[in-house]
Amino acid sequence: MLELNYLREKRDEAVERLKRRVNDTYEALVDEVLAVDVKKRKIQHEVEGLLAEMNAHSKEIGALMKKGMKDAAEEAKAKVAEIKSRSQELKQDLAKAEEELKQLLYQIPNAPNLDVKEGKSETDNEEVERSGEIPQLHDGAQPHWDLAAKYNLIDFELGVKITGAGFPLYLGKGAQLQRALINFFLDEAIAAGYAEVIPPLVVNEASGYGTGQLPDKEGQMYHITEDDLYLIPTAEVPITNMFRDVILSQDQLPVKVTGFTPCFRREAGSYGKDVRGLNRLHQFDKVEIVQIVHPNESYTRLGDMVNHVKGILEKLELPYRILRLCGGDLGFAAAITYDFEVYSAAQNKWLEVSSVSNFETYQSTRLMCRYRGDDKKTHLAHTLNGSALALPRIVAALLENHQEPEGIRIPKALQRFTGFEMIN
RNA sequence: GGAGAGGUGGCAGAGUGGUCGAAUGCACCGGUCUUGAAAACCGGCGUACCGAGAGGUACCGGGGGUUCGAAUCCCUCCCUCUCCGCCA
Repeated sequence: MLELNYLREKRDEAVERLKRRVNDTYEALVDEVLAVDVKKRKIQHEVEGLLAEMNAHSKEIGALMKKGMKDAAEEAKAKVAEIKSRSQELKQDLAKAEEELKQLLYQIPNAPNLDVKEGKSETDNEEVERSGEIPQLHDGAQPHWDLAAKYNLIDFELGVKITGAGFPLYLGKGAQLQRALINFFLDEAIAAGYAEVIPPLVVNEASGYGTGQLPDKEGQMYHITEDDLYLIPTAEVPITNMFRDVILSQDQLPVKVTGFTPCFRREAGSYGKDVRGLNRLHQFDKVEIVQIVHPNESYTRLGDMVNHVKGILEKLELPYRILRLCGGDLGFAAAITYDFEVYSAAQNKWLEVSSVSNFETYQSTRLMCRYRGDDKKTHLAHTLNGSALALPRIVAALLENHQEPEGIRIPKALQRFTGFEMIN
């Protein structure tokens, strides 16, 4: 949610920023919010005046009763009864206005950072950086799904038998490669100052709301209806919810947490596009990095996170590019997002492997994640997160880009984690 | 799955209809003392919203009810803990 105060104080700036998303309903929504807010405050003022009156009378009644002044007490009671019926009506109006306000705020996405380009879809994303050589593959080079079969690394059909499509089974060196990547990514994160956690893979409804998967993206999560719990679509959910309803002290910031978890996504409605091999799965492994930071430094920290991901991709010797998403392609909760894509040499396309975002206060308003500033007051913290990294497409790119006629070469940095230098 | 206990401020823990936004202790912040620290003593110390301010309102797990008045009584839902059973 956007902060109401921000809209009140900087309405024009908010509208200007929202324009990046190329959707003209937002300006009207902002103004509607402001109008309802005025109405709400007016009602609130009135209600609280009446309640104050009632409270005063009630106290008076207590005193009168004690003194035995029954008649005077009865008189006061009658007065209260009258005020009460009026206040109850107003209370309902107030509740209605509050609900209306909330519903309106839920419909407004985060206001993009002004660096974000106006644009409708992914074709408007800006490439801000590109690094690494796109390898020239030998004749007979294959896409990863063929390589996975050739070297017996992944069995997609067996996964179908056990569970269903999108739940691959990793075998032998394929499984070891997964384990190696997870450890490599975690060690990199720890070296960068992140504290490792192993969170639950199943979360309750409140956590789903906290990070914004609920109520909108309900269909993307697996729902255990019997216990009303959800399988996590990303470690962002349990990790960020560690800080739900928490007031941190300023010197605890920045909080940096990393965690490895499997991720479960129903991928409802996304059939037919890029579904071959490892490109899109219902279950996949990912190491996530999360930061809770002081608002003044969230963009510096975002830069650190981008550099962190770059470092990993370079160590894996994969060619990558960084895209700054345009307004229209930006997620609902993000103020800015950098997508990392690695080049998949045999499929001849870029595959998204990481997404690093600053949510500013959009998540923390819902989470109520705050810190106590120098002024002793509470302020909303900024939250950021990024994948560092998601495994399947990295594996796809590693297999494809590092394939040689005699086998698949493991990048040097990864060898101490795999324990082998070649898959052959 | 069965039985029981309980949810109060950062934590612990009182409070069973008005004097309770809530005792007390710990923690924390400021001060006195001290070369410095500790101890001791004094003072402060929940969150949110409304208001220029004075101040007001709400919140004792959530929701509803009784009452002039509810942390306290009633209903309902949720959660946690303990014991037994089962299991890694």
